[in-house]
Amino acid sequence: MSEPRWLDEREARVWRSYVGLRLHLEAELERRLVRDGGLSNAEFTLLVPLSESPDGLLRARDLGRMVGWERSRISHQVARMEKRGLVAREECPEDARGSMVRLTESGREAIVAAAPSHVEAVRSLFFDAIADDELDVMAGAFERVLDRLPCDVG
Amino acid sequence: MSEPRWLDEREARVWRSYVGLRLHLEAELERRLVRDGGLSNAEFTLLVPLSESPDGLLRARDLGRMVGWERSRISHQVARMEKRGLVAREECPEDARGSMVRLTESGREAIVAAAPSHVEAVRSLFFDAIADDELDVMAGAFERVLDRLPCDVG
DNA sequence: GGCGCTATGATGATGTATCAACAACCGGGT
DNA sequence: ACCCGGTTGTTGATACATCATCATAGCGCC
Repeated sequence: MSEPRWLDEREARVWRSYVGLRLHLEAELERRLVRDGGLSNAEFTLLVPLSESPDGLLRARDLGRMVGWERSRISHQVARMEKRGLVAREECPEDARGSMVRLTESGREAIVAAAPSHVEAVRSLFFDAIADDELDVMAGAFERVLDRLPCDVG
Repeated sequence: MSEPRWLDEREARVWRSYVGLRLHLEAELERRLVRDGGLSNAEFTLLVPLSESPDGLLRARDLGRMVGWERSRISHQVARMEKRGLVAREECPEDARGSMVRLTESGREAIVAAAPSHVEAVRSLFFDAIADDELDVMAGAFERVLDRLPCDVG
């Protein structure tokens, strides 16, 4: 491997702040989610598409695609959430390999209770610090990075 | 809790792309780090300040502050890395509570081998997709978010 | 010295993420 | 009917992150 193209000062500044953001913003959002709604970030992530689905019912495969997770991750997380009573697993009628995930009443209550304060946290921690004309710059840049990723899902 | 200030369409676009970035970019960077250098992201994070320190020696407390980690996280991670032979723990001469972390020869070889391809990955996956005039916008925005975080470390 | 208070690390429990291996099933071709 | 490659989901191993708890050590104060 020959000498890499090192980061210059401006790039290093962006990278440092991005890494810090990833570290501290996510940690703080997760803390508030747990504190205000009793849900972890992973639980919240799965409950959102389930709650927006008819009958709160989704096939595990589709749920995985919606949130961009692999099979194993879905399986483990659903197992934990089933133990907590947030979702229930059922057999899939059309495909015997499949597995359906159903939102329980308890799960629906949890997401309804947690969503508002989570949105409020995202707004107050992130968007309240971002100027209007920076929004489109960031969205464009992020999307361009995502599009160039190898095993991209979108 | 009253109705929150929901995200409008532009904000939702930013948030979606940011979450996707965090998910996929970090995963891909980690995969390459493991593949090209045999180091995890957590290991790399600790090895960088150690390798830049005189004698590759740092007190656990200071190492934690440099990377923005809590005591427990440092302790667990150093324990794993000690088992792998990347670092060694020693007693702290000035403060009997303390614990010193020393980079081993094997650890130094690992970081020297891994750093160039990691920088190259960060550049090709992230910075090559970012325009020059977007750098300062992003750094400014990220730093503003970080400064407003409650339990901020910088 | 003795007493609190904080700082520092270690540890175990739990939750989360990834990987490899596995089992069961679908579809198509023969 | 049969095999075969690909899909789907589960499971166990390992690594990582956070929390609560604990033990010890410094530090100031009486």
